[in-house]
Amino acid sequence: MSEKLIKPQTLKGFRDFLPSAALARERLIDTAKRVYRSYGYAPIDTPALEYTEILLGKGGDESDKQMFRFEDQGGRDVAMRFDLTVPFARFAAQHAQELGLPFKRYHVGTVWRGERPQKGRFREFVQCDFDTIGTDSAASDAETLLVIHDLLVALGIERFSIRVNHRGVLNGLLESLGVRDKSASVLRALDKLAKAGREAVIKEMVEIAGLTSDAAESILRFCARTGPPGEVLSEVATQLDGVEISRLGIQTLRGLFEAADAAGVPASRLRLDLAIARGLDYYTGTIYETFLDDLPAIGSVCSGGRYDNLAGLFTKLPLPGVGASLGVDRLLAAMEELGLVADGATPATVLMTQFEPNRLRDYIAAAARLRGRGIAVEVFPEAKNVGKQFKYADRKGHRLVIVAGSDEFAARTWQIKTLATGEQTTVADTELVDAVSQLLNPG
RNA sequence: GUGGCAUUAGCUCAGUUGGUUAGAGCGCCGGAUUGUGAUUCCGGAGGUCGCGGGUUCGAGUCCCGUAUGCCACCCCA
Repeated sequence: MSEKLIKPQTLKGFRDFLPSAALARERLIDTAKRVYRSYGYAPIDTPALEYTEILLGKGGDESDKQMFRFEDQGGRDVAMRFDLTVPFARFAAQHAQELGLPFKRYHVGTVWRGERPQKGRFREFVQCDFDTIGTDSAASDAETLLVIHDLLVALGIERFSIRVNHRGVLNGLLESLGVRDKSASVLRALDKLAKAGREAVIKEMVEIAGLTSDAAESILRFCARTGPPGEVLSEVATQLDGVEISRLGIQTLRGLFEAADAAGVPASRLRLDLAIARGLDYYTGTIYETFLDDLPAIGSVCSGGRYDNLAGLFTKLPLPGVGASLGVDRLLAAMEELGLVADGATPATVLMTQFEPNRLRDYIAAAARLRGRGIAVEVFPEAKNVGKQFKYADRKGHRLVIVAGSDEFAARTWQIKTLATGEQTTVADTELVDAVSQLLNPG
C-alpha cells in the first residue's frame, strides 16, 4: 500500500467535537430543553434544506450572501437554513390549522452561514430557539425575557446582562424627526454606539445615513439615556407623546420590566438599551440581546425579538411571533474560555474492571444491576492489568472503580475505589448497588 | 467580502545575521509494578517545519501564491 493518504481535515468554520466538548454541548442543550419545557414550549423539527425562495430575502442582504445555496439532484434551487426562525415561520404557515394558536415551540438545530470565522463564530453552529406564534400579546414578549433569564441561570451563568429595546420606540423617534425613511442606515450606525463611541456614530449618521448633525445629535441624546428603566421610559413617553407607533413599544417595554420584577429577576441583569437596534431585518418590535459580563467581546449568546410580519410572507393568516435563540456553540466557546466547562470524556460514572477473564459474566451481571438503578457503568473490555484499567478510568473521568478478583469472589464481596480521594472500601455483593449509589450521591 | 497577525511533534511553544543529524515541557506508548490511577524513576514512539512555487552553493529562517486559525471591519448565535 503506497497510495497517498488523504489529509484528514474539516472545512473552514466547521468543527469536530471530541467527547469532552460533545458532552458539554449535550448537557447544555439538555438544560435548555428542560427550561423551555417548563414554560410549555413543545419540540418540533424541520429540514436542514429548504427551497431557496423560502429563505431568500428574509434576513436581509447579508444573510442572502452568506447562504449555502446549490442545485439539488433534481434541479431544484435549494439552500441550507441560516437560522431556525425563518423555517419556523414557514412551518407555522404550513401547519397553523393543525397546531392551534397560539403555538409555542422549541427547536434545537444546526444552522449554516458562510461568513468569516472567528472565536465563537463558525460556519456551522447549533441554535436552541424558542418562539410563540399566533399572538401579539405583550405577555409573550415578557415571557420571552423570563425564559432567557431562566435559561442562563440554569446553565450556571451568573453574570450576564439582557439588553432590551423596541423597534417601535426607535422608529417613532425617527418619525418625529422626519427621517423614518433612513431607518435602516441610521439604526445600523446607532448600534455601534457602545463599540465605536459617540463621535464615530454621529459621523456615520451624517456621512452615510445623510442626517443633519442636529438630527444625529438628538438621536444620540435620546438613546444614550441611562437610569432606572421606569424613569427613562417616562421621559421617552413624554418626548414621543404624539407619536403613535412608539406608544405600543413603550407600553410593551414597561410590561417587560414589570414581569421581570414579578418573577424575581434581579434588576442588575436587565437593561433598557435604546441603542440596540440590530437583529435580522424581520424584527418589528421587542429586541433582546444577552451578553456575558465576563466576556462581552464574544457577542450576544442569546438574541431574539418580535417579528409580526415574517409568516405573512407565507400565509394570509395573521401569525405574529416572538422568541429568541440561544447560540449553543458561541456560549460553549465562551464558557470554555472562562474555564466553566468541566472536562471528562465519558458519561459513565463507574468503571467495572475486568480482572479474572473467566468471571466476565459476574462483572456483566453486577454492571447490569447498577444500570438498573440508573447508574452509568462501563465494563472494561479486556482483562489487562488493573493498573492500566485504573489509568483508563482516571483519564476518562470515571468517579468510581470497582474491582473483584479471586479473593473477593471467594468472599462474595467487591472493592470500590473513589478516584478523587483514593479511598477504597469492601462491600458485600448484596450491598453493591446501595454502596455505589451512596458513594455517588452522599446524603 | 476588506485589511492585519500567525502556522515547527497529539497540545503549548523555543529555534541565533540563511549553514551538518530541528529541540523542550506536557501528553501518548512500554517498563519498574499480570491486585490499584492521579505522585516517583527508566525507556520508547511521534516532525515531508501547513501546502505549492521562487531566490540561493545551501531555506524552518528570505520572497510570492494558497489553505487554515486568530484579530479588526462588516454582520451576527
